[in-house]
Amino acid sequence: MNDGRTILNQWADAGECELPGEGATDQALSSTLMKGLEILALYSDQEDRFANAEIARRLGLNKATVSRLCKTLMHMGYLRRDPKGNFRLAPRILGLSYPVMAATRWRHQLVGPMREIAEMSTGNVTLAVMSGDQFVQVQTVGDPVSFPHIPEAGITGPLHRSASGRALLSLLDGQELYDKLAELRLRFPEEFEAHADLTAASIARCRSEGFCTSYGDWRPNIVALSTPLGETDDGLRVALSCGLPRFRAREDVVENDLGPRLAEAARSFRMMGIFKPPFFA
Amino acid sequence: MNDGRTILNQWADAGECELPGEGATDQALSSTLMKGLEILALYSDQEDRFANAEIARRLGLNKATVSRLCKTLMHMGYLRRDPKGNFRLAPRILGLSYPVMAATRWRHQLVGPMREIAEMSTGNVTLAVMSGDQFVQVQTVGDPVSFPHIPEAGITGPLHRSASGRALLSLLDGQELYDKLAELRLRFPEEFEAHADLTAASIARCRSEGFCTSYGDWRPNIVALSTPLGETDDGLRVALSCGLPRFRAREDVVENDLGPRLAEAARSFRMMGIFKPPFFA
DNA sequence: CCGTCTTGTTTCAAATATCGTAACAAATGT
DNA sequence: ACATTTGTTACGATATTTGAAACAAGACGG
Repeated sequence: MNDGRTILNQWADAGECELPGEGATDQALSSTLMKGLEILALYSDQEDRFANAEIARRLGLNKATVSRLCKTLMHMGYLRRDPKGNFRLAPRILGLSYPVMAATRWRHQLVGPMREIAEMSTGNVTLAVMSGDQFVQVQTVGDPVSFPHIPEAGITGPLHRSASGRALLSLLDGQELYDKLAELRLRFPEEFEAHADLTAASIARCRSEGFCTSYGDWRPNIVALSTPLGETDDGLRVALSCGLPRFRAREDVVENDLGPRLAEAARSFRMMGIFKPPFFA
Repeated sequence: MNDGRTILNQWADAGECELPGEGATDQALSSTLMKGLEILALYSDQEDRFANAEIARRLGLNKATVSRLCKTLMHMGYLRRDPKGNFRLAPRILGLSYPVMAATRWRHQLVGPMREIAEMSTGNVTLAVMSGDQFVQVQTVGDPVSFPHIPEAGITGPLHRSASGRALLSLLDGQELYDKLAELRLRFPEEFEAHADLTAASIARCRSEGFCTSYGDWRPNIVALSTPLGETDDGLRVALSCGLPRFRAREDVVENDLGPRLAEAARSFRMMGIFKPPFFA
């Protein structure tokens, strides 16, 4: 928009981020472990079972390899076979998450106020934390039925293409932000460009007005608002977000009523002593 | 107790379970993947950070190996470094759990009634599913503060040494039960023996009276009751349990009041059409 | 019912990714 | 500043992983 070079790209330029070593298989990384984890990461709420051949096709692996990896994952208890012979995630996988859930006890204090916001907005209210190049929802409040997806802790999404993600980015200061943006641009070149201006504007707005909005940037049918909360003492950056089905979201209400209310809620959440306040607040 | 051979051992004898191939590294399993997963499994609510050397020590690995594996896990987004250089779980790990959480939507219908039981008993109420040789809690209701541990979805525990586990075992019929017991005896020989009679009695009681109890078998300071609910259509076996701090649990109340009430609750839960009723009900 | 597909597991030798030593780098502590 | 501890990187030896092919087990269709 501004002479062909967005401000976000300028920021990203300022970040350090090595190029991946010529597309070659990074010899410092354990490829077998990666393949195994990629199998687990294949699953979603949409696809809860896979045949051996399907896993092999998606990951570009030999079916014999998949067979052995899945056998290992079953042995470890993270995969199970259903009656039809498909591989499914085993509930045991929740055990890996438990330490993280247990470490975020502070969210229990927030569910009450979150519930009020959910009722007020007739939407979903979530807490999201930054993890690498994604956000991860750690707490969800609201009515599960009226949404196209299933709101639960564990939902992940892109930092640069969602309200939650942008609110989280707004918490990063100076070089940290530049580095993260450089990483994102490296990982998703085309997407990053496509959303660059919106992302830059949202980050700025979070810092000035205390919230940002997104109209289907991430989930096409969801209008979302988000506000940065701050950083916990163990280094987790947290945002508070609200999502509405598009048909139920009137833009003027979102911008002039819900947004300011969410920002106000964030201010009161920050008084609880859980979060180190953001540098701009 | 009965001429030196417990009934549970007789059951376990009837189960098929190969011996592990002479302690040799099972060549059909991917050792690198196992090591990586073992690193992730090291974490708990008690220990949320590890130094490289500590991981190496616990798993008996070379520190160079640990370095490479952790680098890989960080690259995948499941591990992060804290300011002191320790390895911590990254929130991204929750993303692996999400598909399982999303698949157990039925639990939302149960939280209301569960909350009533929690209030009535002044304890914690949980839903647990069987996964391999463990149970996994998928839903928790109650007051987190009065417990020595942090009640959250994802807590795992032993099938043969807990009320929840025994209630789940009671759902297995015939050969399936024998196989599972044989597996458990193979995996935990000494523990299995130590708890064999209690486990057998609890399974029998679940089938006749609809519940079983445990006085510190798993967590020393927790008295627990559990009742089998049944099997969901995607093959998950579910139990409903209630836990109380020991000092607050009067045995006669547990046995004669709470137990029957829990069994009664289970009966009403089974009317909701979520579970295929157990073979003995 | 039998042959024909399809799909998954196992075997085995070849290939290559992993391991451990040792050197290096960094941080910690005295 | 030096000694000590701890984590990462390089590199050759080695053990693990890989993929082809054979095998086993169902599923399908005539």
